[in-house]
Amino acid sequence: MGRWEPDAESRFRAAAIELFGEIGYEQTTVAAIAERAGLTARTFFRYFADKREVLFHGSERLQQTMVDALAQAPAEASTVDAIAAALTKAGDFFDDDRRPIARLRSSVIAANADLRERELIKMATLSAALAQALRERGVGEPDASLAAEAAIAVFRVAFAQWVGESEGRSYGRIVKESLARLRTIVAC
Amino acid sequence: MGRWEPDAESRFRAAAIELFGEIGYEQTTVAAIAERAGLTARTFFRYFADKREVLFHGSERLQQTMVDALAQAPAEASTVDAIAAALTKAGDFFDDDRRPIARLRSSVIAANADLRERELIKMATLSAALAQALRERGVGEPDASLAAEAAIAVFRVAFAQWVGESEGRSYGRIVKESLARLRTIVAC
DNA sequence: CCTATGATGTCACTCTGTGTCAACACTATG
DNA sequence: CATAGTGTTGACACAGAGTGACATCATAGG
Repeated sequence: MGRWEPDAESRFRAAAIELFGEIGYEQTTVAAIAERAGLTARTFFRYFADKREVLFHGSERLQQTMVDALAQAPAEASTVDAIAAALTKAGDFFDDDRRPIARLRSSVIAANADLRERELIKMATLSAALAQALRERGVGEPDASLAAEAAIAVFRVAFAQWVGESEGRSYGRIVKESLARLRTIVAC
Repeated sequence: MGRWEPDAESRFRAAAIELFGEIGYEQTTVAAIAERAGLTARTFFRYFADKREVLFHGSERLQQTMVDALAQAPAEASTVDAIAAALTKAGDFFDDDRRPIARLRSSVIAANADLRERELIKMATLSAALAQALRERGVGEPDASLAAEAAIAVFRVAFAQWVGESEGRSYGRIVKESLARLRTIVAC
């Protein structure tokens, strides 16, 4: 069903990340993003609820992917193993060739308070979804919420390291190592 | 140094919480808040960085109070005891006669995504400050960050319960009980 | 009484975000 | 090939958030 120039949404995203990198998030107007994308500001707001959201495109899909991986883990798998499956599956979103864009995106978010707020609520939403998925596996409270929070903590740490390392370990490897560290820390 | 009608800031806060309760956060304009406070919208933005901030007045003082309590805990006190001191000291902000206003404020925040975002970043900032205070007590990483996150978790749970109970336990009592629960959960 | 100072008001302005309707491209159907 | 239908986009008007610049006013202190 593609009409006109296709991929309006991805053109918006590309134009936005370019401009944010060039002149900063606050200095970039939605009109400027739209102009670079060959569209209008009104159309921008048909694709994104607000200006911040253009930087958080994959979050719903990432969440759904991790929830699915958690649900499809073997019934006899422990809570930690199910969490590990979800964290590993998230690696589908973090190919090594996307690392430069991820790094740029991270630096833009780090530089702006509004964007940090938005990222926090995305993480909180993801945590709540994972906790719900754990409860549906029969994990009780507060274990489910605690495990979900721990999963988010590992995710943040691993993602930050993956973004920070220029040509280092893959996301999958970092997640494995971070999980192992958490296990030794938590082990009584 | 009081001139004009005093307490402009607290009048803004009172007018805002009233209007938010009456017609909702989004339907309330800054101009309406200012009118009820007997001032102008321009002056509102001299007291508050943005419209959301009017609901988060005490956060810096709360944070400073908790950090101070943490720093002043006996040097021989354990990490958990220092955290407990900070959480207990926070009770100075939660007198039982402020409970109705706290409840109204909480319901306003819960009903609006932008306000939930702002609350999340306030909690994250508080967590970072507590972790820093713990490191200054000689607690290493990742213990300091983990303990700070646990403290925030207890704070949120305790505050939510205190707000929810009409004429129930005091904040101090709830914090004590929540901490005891966390201890039994974490105990190996 | 007079003046320095700080708090407030006024005005003009940019930008975000929304509602509404017209114009348009494409698809399907006859 | 014509035409109706569907969904996308543009154009316009608009309300509200937030800011900068400057005027105005109340008061403290001499």
